[in-house]
Amino acid sequence: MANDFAFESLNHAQREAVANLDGPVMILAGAGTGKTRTVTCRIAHMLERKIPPSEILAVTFTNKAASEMRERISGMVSKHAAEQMTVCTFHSLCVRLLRGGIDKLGYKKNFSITAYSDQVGIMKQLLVRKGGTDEKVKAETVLTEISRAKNKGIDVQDLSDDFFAQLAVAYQNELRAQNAVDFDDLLVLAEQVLREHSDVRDHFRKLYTRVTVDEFQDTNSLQMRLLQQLVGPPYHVCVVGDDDQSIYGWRGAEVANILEFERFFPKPKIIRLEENYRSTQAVLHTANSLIKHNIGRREKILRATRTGGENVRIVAMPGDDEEADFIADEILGEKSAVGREWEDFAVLFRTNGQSRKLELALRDRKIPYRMIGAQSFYDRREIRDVLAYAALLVYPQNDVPLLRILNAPNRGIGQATAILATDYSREKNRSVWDALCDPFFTTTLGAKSASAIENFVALISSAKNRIDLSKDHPATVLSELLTEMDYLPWIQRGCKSDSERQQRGEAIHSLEESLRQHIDRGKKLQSFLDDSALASEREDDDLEKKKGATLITLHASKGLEFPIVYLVGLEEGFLPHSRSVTEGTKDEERRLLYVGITRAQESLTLTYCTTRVKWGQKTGCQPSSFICELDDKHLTHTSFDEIQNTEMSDDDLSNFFASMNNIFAEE
DNA sequence: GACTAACGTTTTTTT
DNA sequence: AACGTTAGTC
Repeated sequence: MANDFAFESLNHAQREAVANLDGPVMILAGAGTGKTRTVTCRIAHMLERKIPPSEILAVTFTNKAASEMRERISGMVSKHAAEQMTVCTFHSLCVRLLRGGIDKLGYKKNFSITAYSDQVGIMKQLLVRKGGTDEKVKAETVLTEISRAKNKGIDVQDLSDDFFAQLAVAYQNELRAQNAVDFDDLLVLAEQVLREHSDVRDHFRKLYTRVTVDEFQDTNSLQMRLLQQLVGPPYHVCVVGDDDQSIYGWRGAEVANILEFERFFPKPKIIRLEENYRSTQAVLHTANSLIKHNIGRREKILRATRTGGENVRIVAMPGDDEEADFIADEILGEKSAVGREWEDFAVLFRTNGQSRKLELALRDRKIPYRMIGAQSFYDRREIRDVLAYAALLVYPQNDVPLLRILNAPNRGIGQATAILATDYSREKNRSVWDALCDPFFTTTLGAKSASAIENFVALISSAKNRIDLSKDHPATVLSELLTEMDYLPWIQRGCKSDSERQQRGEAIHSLEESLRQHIDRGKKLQSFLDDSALASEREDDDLEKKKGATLITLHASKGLEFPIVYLVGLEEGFLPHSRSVTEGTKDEERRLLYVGITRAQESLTLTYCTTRVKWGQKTGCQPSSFICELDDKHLTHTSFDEIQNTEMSDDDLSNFFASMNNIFAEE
């Protein structure tokens, strides 16, 4: 059997993880220790032990991780079994749960999920209304505070800042009035339903008897409480993670969930995966020597299965221009000398701002590259707009999407009119859409605005009717609606380049296509909106397909690996970031560097600059204090000048041979 | 209601 | 330096 074969190929610790199916289990999986393989084998083993696949739940943090795990499992078990398992994110699990039971909390079951940009929209409105005077508060800041509170289990009305608490309450009321929930509410409400309603809780505990949580170091305390509700005695729960790779503390992740796991589930079996299959001895030794400096961790020593390897280089650079040029030149040289693919190279940096010079240097040399982690597909303006139209076709009474596209494209319903409509709707306790349909409201407006509104209402109504009554395909209706109002030319008018224009067109088209597929698979328009709100997939996974060297932030690099890694900007103030020093989270910065180092399979180069152009100003830099923490055993310290000189003498040498050859040829 | 000019800001990012 | 936001003007 295929599973047996897989079991044979596992090491001792991995086998132990796979064999122990009962009771709480914590797998501490160091970087590159075959975590995913172990977890998928463990789940396959559950099937061998005749556990019904429908009772198996695996929870991940991102959609990408979920689909990857689903794929890996599918490769090991029968198609039928794979389909019956639940592999999803915390948030989509909660959506499922709430679509069934949110009515117990007084919401309607057709609640909608508020996307981030819409959260910002709501908060901005509230700031205008509540702010009164010129409070210099950003909507994003308030939302971050609200989110932090929810994830810590604090009631938002108890926020320490009075003004924030007031805004938070108004924000929740606004969502409630729209029968909408935000991302955090999904977890808050799901946990609440499970906690307060034992029938629901028992139902889910019987439904999922085996729960696995991936990337456990990224879970926050709300997710922990949700997990505790979800898993009852005898606690067949398995969490997998690595506290040394916990780099999302600023987003609420609680390393304590790993460090104090025993507090949450009784007598867990703790298994350490420390055999690393990814990196050379040199890389691992360097990584181990760094992470040793953190206190309060589940100690792990990564052991190399690949011995030797070239030393890790630390290169001092005069400035960030040289840094970028040096790396680009090396990539170019290595590619032809050793016969590498562009995909073998990755350049890692702390902040997105550091990528620009690197991009330019690569572009200069015609080196193809892919930037990972830039703008999210679903946060693009045109995508949010089109999704707003889709949302209106389901339920025009939803104010958030309505206000979003009321004048996009421009149709003569400006801000002034929008405010009048909002005020009127609030007064009458109806939706903005109802106000627009109300002749008592429209007659108070000028003739021009009134007719603009009339046209708009007719446009949306007729499109909605085509779907509801004529049963036309929603994707077709949406597409024709956009064409009818010249949306594409409008959104393209502000584009600076042809490629941008093209991108926007393609983005809309690809959204229409995925809607079409979704409907053709027999699913509803509403569930498409759910998925879209919960998705953040970059450019539809064509990043995977894109070829070239990888430019990526340290955060986004977690979980990836590359043969040759350059880690730039190891300077005090950048790594550790200056803000982390003031906030006292230097440990997390150390973990961030640790994550970066352990991405390298064969070759690792760390660079720092003596000067750097920061905000258009040339500033001096100190090498990162982390550099002194690295053990010297497998390190080579060098500098830009030194390398340039060595290359020079290499050139001289080849010139010498060339002239010798000429002499011989002449003879 | 659209366009332009001054202004302020600039860690990491998922759902 | 470069970007988005906002205030002010037509």
